[in-house]
Amino acid sequence: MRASREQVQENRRTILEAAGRLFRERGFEAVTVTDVMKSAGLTHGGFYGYFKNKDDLIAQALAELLGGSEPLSADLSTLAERYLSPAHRDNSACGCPVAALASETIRQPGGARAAMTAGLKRQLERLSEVSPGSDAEQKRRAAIGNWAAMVGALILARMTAGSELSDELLSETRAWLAAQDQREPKPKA
Amino acid sequence: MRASREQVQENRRTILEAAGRLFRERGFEAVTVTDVMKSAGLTHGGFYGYFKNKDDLIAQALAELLGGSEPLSADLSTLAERYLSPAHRDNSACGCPVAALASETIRQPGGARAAMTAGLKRQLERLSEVSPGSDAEQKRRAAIGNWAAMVGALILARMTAGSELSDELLSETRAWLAAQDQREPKPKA
DNA sequence: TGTACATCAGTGAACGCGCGTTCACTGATGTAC
DNA sequence: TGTACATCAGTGAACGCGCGTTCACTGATGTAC
Repeated sequence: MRASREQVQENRRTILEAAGRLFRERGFEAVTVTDVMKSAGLTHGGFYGYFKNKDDLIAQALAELLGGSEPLSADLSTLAERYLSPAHRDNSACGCPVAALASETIRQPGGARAAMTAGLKRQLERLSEVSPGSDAEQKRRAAIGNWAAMVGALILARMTAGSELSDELLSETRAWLAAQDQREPKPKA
Repeated sequence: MRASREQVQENRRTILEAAGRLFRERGFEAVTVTDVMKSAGLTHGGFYGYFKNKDDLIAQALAELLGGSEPLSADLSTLAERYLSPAHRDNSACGCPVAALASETIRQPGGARAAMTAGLKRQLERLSEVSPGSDAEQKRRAAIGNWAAMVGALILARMTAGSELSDELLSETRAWLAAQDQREPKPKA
């Protein structure tokens, strides 16, 4: 049954990817260690050769999901358009880990929270670069405001999925953000 | 052991209040039926005389928390000031049920989601009345945008509680919303 | 109004279940000659 | 390069635990006379 060293490396990545997908889809608590291992094509017993325990898996899966550090590839309104789309609302498994898991992470031990906090910091730095404003402070403020609205609207839209309100939340938040950010550059009076 | 009819009514309210507090503080899954009953001064066995099961309790506790229908008693910036305060961030047990439980409700059965959706609808209607805008459509859009940003910022601030970022998220979102809503009345160009 | 009985709110032991975690074992991989 | 042995990744049964839920029982409340 012993696997080769390359197989071990690959299995580790497969497990983390499966965990990232399942956690975003169902939340940390509803996903069992057995679910993750089965989804990775393994049995549950081998889990503890890869991770200290389930909390460790959660922390590492979050770090993996939030680890990318490429700059954003589009302007703010395009990002908001994609983020606040019905497709993103209906596919949390492949969507934003912050919207899917931030609330659950609040009640999670330190490792998971640290990974999320670090990811959030990076995201705000990247967003600041594409946000409107005449100086760095205004850009960062716009990044924070836009990001809070995007995350909040996506969560509320998922909660109301199936009702008319859900689509309205997405489209009105998009429209509101677009209107705000066009006017943003003006001084505060 | 039999309790009087008034006692039963009072116990029911006490159980729902305890559940509302505990759920907001720890989330649905981390609170047990025994926790709720103990917090209400009863034992777990009596629970099923009041509720069909735990899901039923969740749905009824949410309905209770979101049931108020008094109009909002302050203007938008005062509401945002209170909502996005460190005190509210640090006391979810007595705070906004939407911010505390919306994410978890997504994965909950229909009763809980229906209660949340109804509560959210009412909240948006009330918020529309104190939101800026020259017509009803603009007011509703501002209500949705402001509410999404408030809920999102509070969740993110709770997730990062303990780091500097947390206070920044609260204060910058407050500042951003204040700036947006002062400019809001202007036409869209 | 007082008494005898029926009702039923509340109790706490017990249940089944699924979870995270452990562990003796297996057999392919890696290593030493 | 081939052979003999050691290693250890993966398996699956088993564990303890806490949960939601059930149920026989208790005794104060409510009811009928």
